[in-house]
Amino acid sequence: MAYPELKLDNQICFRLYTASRLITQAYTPMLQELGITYPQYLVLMVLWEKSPQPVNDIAKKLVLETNTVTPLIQRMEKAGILTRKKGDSDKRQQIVGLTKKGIEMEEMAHSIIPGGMSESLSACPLQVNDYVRLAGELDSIIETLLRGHHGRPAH
Amino acid sequence: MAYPELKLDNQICFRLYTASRLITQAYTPMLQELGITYPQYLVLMVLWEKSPQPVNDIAKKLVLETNTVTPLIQRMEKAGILTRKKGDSDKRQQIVGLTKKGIEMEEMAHSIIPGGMSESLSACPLQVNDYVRLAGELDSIIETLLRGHHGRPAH
DNA sequence: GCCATTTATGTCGCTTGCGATATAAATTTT
DNA sequence: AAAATTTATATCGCAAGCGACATAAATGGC
Repeated sequence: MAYPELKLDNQICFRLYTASRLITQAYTPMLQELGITYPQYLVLMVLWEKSPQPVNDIAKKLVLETNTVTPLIQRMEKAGILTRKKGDSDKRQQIVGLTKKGIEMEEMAHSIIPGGMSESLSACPLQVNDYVRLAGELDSIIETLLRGHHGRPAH
Repeated sequence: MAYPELKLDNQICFRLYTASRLITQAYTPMLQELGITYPQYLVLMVLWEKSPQPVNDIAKKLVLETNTVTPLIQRMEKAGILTRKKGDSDKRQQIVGLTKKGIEMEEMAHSIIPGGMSESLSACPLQVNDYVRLAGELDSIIETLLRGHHGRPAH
């Protein structure tokens, strides 16, 4: 180990990457009952709060690029979960709205997911206050990286 | 909001997912100087600690499936960073070893990455002790999810 | 009004990540 | 030792995720 700074175990980044993947995997069997993936579930959470919404608003709330969200939404449209239509005032926009099926999935999600996730993490020694602090710290990291992001090399 | 339990902001999961992506994005310009991606960098960190190693050991250390690691390693082989050869004692194994180029990349990584990452996060209000606790909490989550994982539905 | 710029969305190509499945080699059972 | 099982690796197909780029519509400047 010439360079201990690079050691895998010392990296927050690797743990974030791994924890993120494992949590997504923990969601997967529950989401399969709904017939969706985790990123699709995120889109649904945004739309359950407000529907309809343009693609751009959804992408911003999820901190994703539209070229990620567009195909995702197209797959969900094909699955009958939501609909897309051109905006009235702004014809560039695609307005995304839940279908009856998409609306009804909220109740199913509620009956499956919170219980399932708390079961998955029940053996975890962290307490509620730990999770609260953790969420705040992750927000700090996210905000810092988003701020440092603003438009590439200033040209 | 019929079901506030599902609210996006309340979810640790979404923050992990977002923080992980943004940190990977912060690594990207530095890794591009080395001509690699973030998962490829993880493979290199494992090999810098010990080379050669079979595919399986690398996958286990990264908590990834071999069907993710195999193609990743094949791309790195094509890039001249590492080599693969059949195991002597166990002919099922593929033993992965760094090339001269792969070995030399450690020094380059050291000169670029720790400094770059600390700059990316310099505006973040978290202190060293916060990062240490954060790492431990992420480990708790990871361990919990790994334990609950052990081999699918017991059949 | 007209042109330059910005914005909203989309396509393309590439790398991950993973479930399902295949294959060969090693190990265990009987 | 022959058969059954396990293990190590790999291939395939699909969904993300994102950089690069394309297009159309809206906006701003003159």
